[in-house]
Amino acid sequence: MISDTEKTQSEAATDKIRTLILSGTYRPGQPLRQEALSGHLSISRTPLRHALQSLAEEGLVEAVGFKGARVAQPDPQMVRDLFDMRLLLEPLALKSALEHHTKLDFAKAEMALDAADAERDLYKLSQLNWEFHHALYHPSGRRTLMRTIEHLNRASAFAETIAKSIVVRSEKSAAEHRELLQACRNADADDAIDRLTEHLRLAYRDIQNTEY
Amino acid sequence: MISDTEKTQSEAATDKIRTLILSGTYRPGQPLRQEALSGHLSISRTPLRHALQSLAEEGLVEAVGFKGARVAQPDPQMVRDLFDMRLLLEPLALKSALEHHTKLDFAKAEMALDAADAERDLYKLSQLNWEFHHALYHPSGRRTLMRTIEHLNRASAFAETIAKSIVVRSEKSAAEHRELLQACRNADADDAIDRLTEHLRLAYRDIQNTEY
DNA sequence: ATTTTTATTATTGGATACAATTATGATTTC
DNA sequence: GAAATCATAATTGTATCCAATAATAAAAAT
Repeated sequence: MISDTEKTQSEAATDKIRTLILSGTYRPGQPLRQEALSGHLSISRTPLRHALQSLAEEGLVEAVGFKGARVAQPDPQMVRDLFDMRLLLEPLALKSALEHHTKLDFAKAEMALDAADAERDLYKLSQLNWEFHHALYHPSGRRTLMRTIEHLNRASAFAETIAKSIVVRSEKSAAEHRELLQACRNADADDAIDRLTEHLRLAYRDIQNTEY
Repeated sequence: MISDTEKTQSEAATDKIRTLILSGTYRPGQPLRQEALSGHLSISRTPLRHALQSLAEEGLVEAVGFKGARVAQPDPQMVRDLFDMRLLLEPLALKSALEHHTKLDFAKAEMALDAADAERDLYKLSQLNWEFHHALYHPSGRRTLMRTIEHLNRASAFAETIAKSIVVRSEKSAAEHRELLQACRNADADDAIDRLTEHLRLAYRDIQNTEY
């Protein structure tokens, strides 16, 4: 559960529902009835609908006309697109960030890795995974690029959680992350980008194999 | 004005407001008061808020907490990010589409170009511009990729409209488009991708020079 | 006179009630 | 008995009203 320090109830609901989806409580394809959900979250339908719209934009929910909303179903084509895009965009972000990295950034990244080593919950693991990547990309200062990358990461985290490929990858991923972080600390741009690319390629391969 | 065949009023309002922004009626930075706008569109605030949220996700509107929404202000950094991403993603879409192109796709693309030659309205011009690119990318069948590319094109169309670089580019752009289309018809992948890349580079250069 | 505090107003977010749409099941028709 | 039609119920979208927040103006204190 996330802190109650949320601003609006729409945002709070967005976070809660996202957690419910990413944690697997709401399975892909499951209908999300407005009245039931709003009652479950103890809010009215108005902020709930805002939350559903936000999640639809994120790609976690599919909403159609007057028909209602359902939990999205990641398919192989979508996963392929997500990783192809990540493979193109994330190296750019990393490259742009490399010359602006501070010790604090590396420390944040390392904290996420340490926390991930001790974490067993799938959803929290995917969150820490993004925290790590975010720490390495964010110093680029390229907000629009970062926003797109964050969207892609959320969506692929969703697919990975559903496919449970995170479990399979956890140790391998940890090692790849550490090597990537070391390359960044060495300010070795070529090496860092190579390791990032390889990391994404391997993640893609594993999700392909675990997908049903 | 767009047809009244819209499904929900939220969607209709989204399209109308988008047009008002892209046509320059609502200038960047301008506050978008809910009551005033809803009155102007003869709808209640409820669907209006949905429309504003959609436009915020698109990047045309910036909405903050309880403070309200404003027309977004495209800055040079954002434009740079947009074109950097387009330069990476659109060649991929084109490459994936090349082997699936039909005569109908080429016809659609050509129709957009012909219409653009006779069009003088900035907003409609940017729409036709996207129609052309869409016709060439869509046969890839890669929906998730297309969705991201569409977002990026909307946002950069916004920036181009604001900067009025479309006017400067119209003839040059038309020529580049025709050459790109011809390369696709020839099924010359390398040539097509080269021309697309060059087209995007030139568009980026021109918007940089016209930006205030 | 300037700053701080308080009260008032304007604006946004949320809850409830109503209308429009779609899904479901009964009824009719062939 | 199957298909089509109609009525009913379930569900979503919209309007209106109320509450919470932020902006503004007035008053008080130093």
